[in-house]
Amino acid sequence: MEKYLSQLNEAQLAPTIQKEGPMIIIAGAGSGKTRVLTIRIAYLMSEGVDPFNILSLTFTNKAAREMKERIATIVGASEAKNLWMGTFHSVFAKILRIEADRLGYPSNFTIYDTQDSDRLISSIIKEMNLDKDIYKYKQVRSRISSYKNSLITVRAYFQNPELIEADTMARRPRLGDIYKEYVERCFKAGAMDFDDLLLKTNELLTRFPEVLMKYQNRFKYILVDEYQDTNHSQYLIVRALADKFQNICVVGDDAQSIYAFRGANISNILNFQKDYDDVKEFRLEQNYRSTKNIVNAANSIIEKNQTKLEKVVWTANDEGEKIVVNRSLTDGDEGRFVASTIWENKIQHHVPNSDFAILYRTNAQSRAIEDALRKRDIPYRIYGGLSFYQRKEIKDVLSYLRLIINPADEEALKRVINFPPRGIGGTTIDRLVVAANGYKRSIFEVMKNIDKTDVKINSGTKGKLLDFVTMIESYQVMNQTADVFELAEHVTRTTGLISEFKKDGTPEGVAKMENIEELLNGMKDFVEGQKELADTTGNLAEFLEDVALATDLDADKGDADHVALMTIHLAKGLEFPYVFVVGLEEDLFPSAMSMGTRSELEEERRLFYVALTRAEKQAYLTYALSRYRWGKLVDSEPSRFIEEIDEQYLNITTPIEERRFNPMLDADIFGDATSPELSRRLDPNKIRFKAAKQPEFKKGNTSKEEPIRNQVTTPKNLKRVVETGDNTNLFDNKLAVGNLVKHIRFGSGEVLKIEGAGADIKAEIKFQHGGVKKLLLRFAKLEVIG
DNA sequence: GCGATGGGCTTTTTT
DNA sequence: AGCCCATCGC
Repeated sequence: MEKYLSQLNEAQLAPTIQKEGPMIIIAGAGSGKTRVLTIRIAYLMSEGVDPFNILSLTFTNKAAREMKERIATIVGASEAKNLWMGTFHSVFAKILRIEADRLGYPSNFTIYDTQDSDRLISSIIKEMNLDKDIYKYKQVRSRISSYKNSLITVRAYFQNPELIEADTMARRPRLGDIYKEYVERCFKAGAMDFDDLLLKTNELLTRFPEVLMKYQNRFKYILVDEYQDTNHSQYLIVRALADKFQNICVVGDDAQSIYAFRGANISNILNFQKDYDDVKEFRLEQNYRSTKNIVNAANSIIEKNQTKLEKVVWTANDEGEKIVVNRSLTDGDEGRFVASTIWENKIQHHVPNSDFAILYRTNAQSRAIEDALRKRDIPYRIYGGLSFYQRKEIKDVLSYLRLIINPADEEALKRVINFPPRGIGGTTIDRLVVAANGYKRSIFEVMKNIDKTDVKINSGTKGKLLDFVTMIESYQVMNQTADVFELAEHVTRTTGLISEFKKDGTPEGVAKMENIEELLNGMKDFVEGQKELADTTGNLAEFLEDVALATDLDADKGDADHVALMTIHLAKGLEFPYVFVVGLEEDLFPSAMSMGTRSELEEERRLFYVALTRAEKQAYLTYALSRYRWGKLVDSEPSRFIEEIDEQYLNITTPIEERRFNPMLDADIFGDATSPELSRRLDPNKIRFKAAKQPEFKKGNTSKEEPIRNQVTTPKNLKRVVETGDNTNLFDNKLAVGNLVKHIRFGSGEVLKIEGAGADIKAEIKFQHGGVKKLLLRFAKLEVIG
């Protein structure tokens, strides 16, 4: 143990050996927080703390696994195995399975992913005969999700006139009814969605004091990583569990809070000191990851945020290279710049592909980059996006398996009852759904007892339904003895899934076959792995849970040498010697959807901070003057974030493509070069001609290069006025007593009082017509008018 | 009940 | 430009 403690610097050592009491570690990017957490846990164990009494919550399962492995090397694998470590979702899913019957759930409940939720919500909207253009399933889902994350149950919803009013005013008066139906259907299907895993845990701990006590006593030491990204629901779970012993250690960096969109509440970390008595605060401010240029540049960005904890991140590392800022004409050029820069770096510095990461704001941006990498034969891997387990063919297989474990699973059933086609059509399914709702039974039960029901279905179809039931039941029998791999192999064959994909000989069909094979291989690994580790039962239920809560990062199979492509969100916590942040354009990054309020813009800025601080040696920031979006070429201007960086850390280059660009050749020799189809296939040289047709490059250019470069706006000579302070009329966090506001329905009024904190901030407003009202600002759409 | 075709929507990020 | 879904003809 001594050996490991001696590796730490002073600032790291202090929190590591702080055994008891509430504590917060504010850890700047790259300051070695994972190391502190890891060694701290090992230290606790070496001091005699039973690993069964330690709960460590991480942001991804991969992080948990890696931490566990590192702890195992310090204290030994058999001890490390007993640690409770994982994401909130996976740890509490396990606890919920143990305690499920208290909540009326089966212990083998299904976990619905977002796709399942969406499908269920869509069908509810349809069943209720609501206009799907007003009730968009995605909006409904995110509404329901935010209710759940704020612990607003259906009952609480209907007891709260403000919420009903907010939805009514948003022209969705039936939202509560949809919410109610959704919850009931999930319950009937024995299914929990992601938010339920947290919501139901809260319910469990609140309604059953003996359960709370049990887990309080079990988790004497609690550690929470990435605390800045916890939502209200998670916050309450932690508080409840830590209440007895108060040995709670949270680690985080407010500057890296980037999940507000899914309910993360930055005030959890900002207010931690207020939640417990005698909180010990530690700060890790020395960055070991990046060069001075990168650290300082990142600091100069985050400075622009108002909502933050003050801290000074510094590094003793070398100055390093300046951050390269590169402009391209199109997204295609941007991709080629990235590819050729990687290529040059590889040759010059003899570094592997895995030293490079390309980070973007949206998944859709990967395509242009991919094209360029492929042309240069640079191996790459895309992380995230449509994850493996979300692909149609994979979900089909998994749906059959889900039905084996939990035949009540409505979404799984609807997915595969007629795939491969077996003559059970939409009308039949609709009738089954209606009947199931009427009998308050699952669809599967109705099917099984179809002869005893009054459902109007002809006898031929009834036979088909019963055949399906029998088939699933035969799998259930097999599941008693066979392992996951054997079972899935049997299922894919006997359901006809394999032959279905085989008979479609298209490349897509072949790819699907390969994916199913990959899934089966994964199952084989899972089965083998269980035999070795033996810390789990290795049964089908467990496999399905792993899959439901897996991140794409988790499935990092093989260590093939490739460039990594991913969204910035996914890159949090990772580091790479060379990092490209691409698509730094207004409306893309910051995203057009996130500029309405100060807090949204600040989150985008934190996202940029996260992106930049992934880089160890060299960062590249790129943007294009035009880009294909929604299938059309649109002009874009450089992101405000580029000009927010202190210029001394930047090396603003002119791309090679442009220097070779020659306006004299701006003739119509490529008459249809503007067609997207053709321009994609054109080689880089020709694309430049196409770009030359854009008017701003044409005006009076006679010389070969200089004028062009001068006319193109670089971030530094383009000083747009960015009024981050007052350009918001949507309510953000700036409302004060005395403000005059306008409410969509109540008209204008004056703010009398503001109370509450975080998501629960309310304002008391005296309206000119309608008297005094208390409104939850989260829901009230207020415009500040004075 | 099945398959083909066209229309509409998408691109903010994910456990 | 691509994907999903709804509608239509069989």
